[in-house]
Amino acid sequence: MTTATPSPPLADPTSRDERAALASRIRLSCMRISRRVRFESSSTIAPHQFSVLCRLSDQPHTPRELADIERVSAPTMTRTVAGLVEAGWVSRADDPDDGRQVILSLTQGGERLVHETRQAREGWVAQRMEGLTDDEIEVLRHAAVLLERIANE
Amino acid sequence: MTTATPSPPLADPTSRDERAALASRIRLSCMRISRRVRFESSSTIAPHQFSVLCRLSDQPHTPRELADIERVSAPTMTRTVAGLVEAGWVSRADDPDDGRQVILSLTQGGERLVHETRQAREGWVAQRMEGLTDDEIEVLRHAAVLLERIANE
DNA sequence: TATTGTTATACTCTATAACTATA
DNA sequence: TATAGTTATAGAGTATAACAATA
Repeated sequence: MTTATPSPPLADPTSRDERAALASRIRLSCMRISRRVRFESSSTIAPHQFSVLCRLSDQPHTPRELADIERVSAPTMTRTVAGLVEAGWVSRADDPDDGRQVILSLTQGGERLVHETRQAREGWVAQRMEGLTDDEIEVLRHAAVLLERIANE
Repeated sequence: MTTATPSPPLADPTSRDERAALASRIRLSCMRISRRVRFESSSTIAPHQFSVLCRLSDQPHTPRELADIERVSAPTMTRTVAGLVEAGWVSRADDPDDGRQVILSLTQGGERLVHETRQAREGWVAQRMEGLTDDEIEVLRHAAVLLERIANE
């Protein structure tokens, strides 16, 4: 596309290879941070269970909705939800308008668990950011916008 | 620690809360990017299998070493390795010095799979970086160093 | 006796198929 | 007839316990 650009840029324009190398570094860092946060921010709860609790912390959902969101089958979600209810983190309520449906919400204990787990995870990153200078924090502040764009695009 | 600092800084010094909020954004972005890369960079292979292939792409290992590295039990690694051997991605060789041990290496097909999967994953990120300006790339270049520090600390 | 690797067995998460109740 | 949810059943990944071969 830019092949026909008349004046060649003077300051190093990031080449295709350089961008690819940078993409590789960004990906590796993100995956490693993600992995370490999951493994090292304790929380005894299983990943698929916690993921459901996070969805319910936004708003109540039916099992069908959760199954679609989490990309699992309905029977799998039935089982997952049963475990969360038994553990006291999720409560069930009949839908007043549709007798087939069930409405799932977080209990107080469930909300507390989500809050505490999120705090622990943020703490893991925050702790490793403590050694950074204000300039470096500024770099991360700008980078956060870009990472969010990449994550959500 | 810095409570006794005599002259209050004029330009915004990142407060504790601001750093915590930034840590939260960084964590969320990294976990979402990691998740999407795993889900959307196809590769039919299961995560635990691919993880083992990556270890073997660095150097050969015994099942015992792989079990320790991957934090799974020896029988689980026996099963995982059996699947990888059956799929033609890993080959077994007797250790000449210790009759109890087995040395596992990648086959050519295994190396190809690792290479292709890594390329697909990098491509996912690279594609979403295409819209960035050179200035934004520069921000990410600086941020990559910091993310790597956080990931490996 | 300790270590490597495997086999035996059981539990959990996952899926598809079949069933019940409601719309 | 279609949809929400559950139950029945099976396959894959995981673990612990028990075993064989080697150090």
